[in-house]
Amino acid sequence: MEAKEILKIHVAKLASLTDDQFDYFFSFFKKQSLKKGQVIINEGDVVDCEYFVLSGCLKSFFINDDLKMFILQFAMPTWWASDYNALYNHTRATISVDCITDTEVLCLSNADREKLCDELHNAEHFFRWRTNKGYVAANKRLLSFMNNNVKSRYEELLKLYPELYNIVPKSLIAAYLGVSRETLSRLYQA
Amino acid sequence: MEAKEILKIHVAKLASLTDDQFDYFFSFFKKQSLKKGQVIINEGDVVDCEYFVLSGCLKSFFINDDLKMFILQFAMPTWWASDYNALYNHTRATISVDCITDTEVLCLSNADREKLCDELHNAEHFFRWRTNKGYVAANKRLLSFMNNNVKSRYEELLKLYPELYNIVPKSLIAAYLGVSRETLSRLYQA
DNA sequence: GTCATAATGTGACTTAGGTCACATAGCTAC
DNA sequence: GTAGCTATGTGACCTAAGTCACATTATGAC
Repeated sequence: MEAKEILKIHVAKLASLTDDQFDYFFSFFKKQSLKKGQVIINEGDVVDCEYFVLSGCLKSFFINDDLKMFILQFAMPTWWASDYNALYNHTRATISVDCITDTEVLCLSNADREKLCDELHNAEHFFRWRTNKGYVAANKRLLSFMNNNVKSRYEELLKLYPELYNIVPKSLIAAYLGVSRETLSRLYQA
Repeated sequence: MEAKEILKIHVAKLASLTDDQFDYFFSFFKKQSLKKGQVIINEGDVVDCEYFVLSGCLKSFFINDDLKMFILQFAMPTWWASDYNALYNHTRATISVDCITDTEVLCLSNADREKLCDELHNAEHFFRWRTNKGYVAANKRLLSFMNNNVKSRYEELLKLYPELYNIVPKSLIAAYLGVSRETLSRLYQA
């Protein structure tokens, strides 16, 4: 499927734009093809854009003082990724984003998103609901962290995104679950 | 300060409404005075409203199968609270909300919020940015869960909301941090 | 005030998960 | 093919936090 079509279907789930409105909406996005391992946002960068995934898979992650990596999000097709704290507050990135596989994205700048939201009430509606859903998902994950042990968090993740199992090395899944790769590896030990 | 003034100042931080627009905006809110311990949303309820805190303090929480409580959020003045999953998706509440102290809130129904967002582009802008900020905060808390131990999470919380220390029993703070009250109590043991 | 209840502290023991070390297995490049 | 990565598994041991039990201290209600 074409990039435009993928985004159109995605947007239509949350907001109803006319074809003309969507053409305008789409005109602000820039397509980028990225290679496995390529870094999109690096800690310390000025963050200008957010990224809509067309194909492939991104991860957004944080590396602490002990060089331990924690994954905030895997971004599969039709997901968005960025360092939203840096993007919204015009601060330097503390979160990095890179490509787990070869990935195609549509890139939207902060300024263009605000312009779109300003000019198209529908676009603002779309972005409000996109974030509403992200907010609910983040809170669910928080609860899951507090309430569930590693094993159920792992099973929950695989149920939600079965495709991850094949694409993503276990060490990254461990970094998403917030445990060591050894612990994850031992989950299904006899 | 009057309810209307409190909300007006809060809204003005994220969106610029004319006085007339804000009068209209405000007309959708209903003031409620609640007693300490009073339950606003109970697990299993149909969730109709979100609540803007004028004074006092709410908590939103989840109780698991072992009857263990986890606190998603303390809502202090100018904070919003609800079971947003239930509110947005029209499902029954899995999160409860009640009053830690006597509390005054402004109540806004889901339908009225959508009506407002529809009729007033500015209102939609406000709610988009409110959730954007909530989304960023939720992700920060997630990272803190993964990266930090109980002691630093506790200190982080007290630095962010020093007033909590006096208002809220330690057992609730433990439930927010996702640890047992015993562990929290032992943090500053000799 | 006094009785009851809620909140907090603390000891003893258990347990999930972390850490370090090393082994094994797959890929990838040449 | 083989040398060198990267991913994964697993044993041994350590540690943070949980659990249970009981003591102590506040806080209200009457």
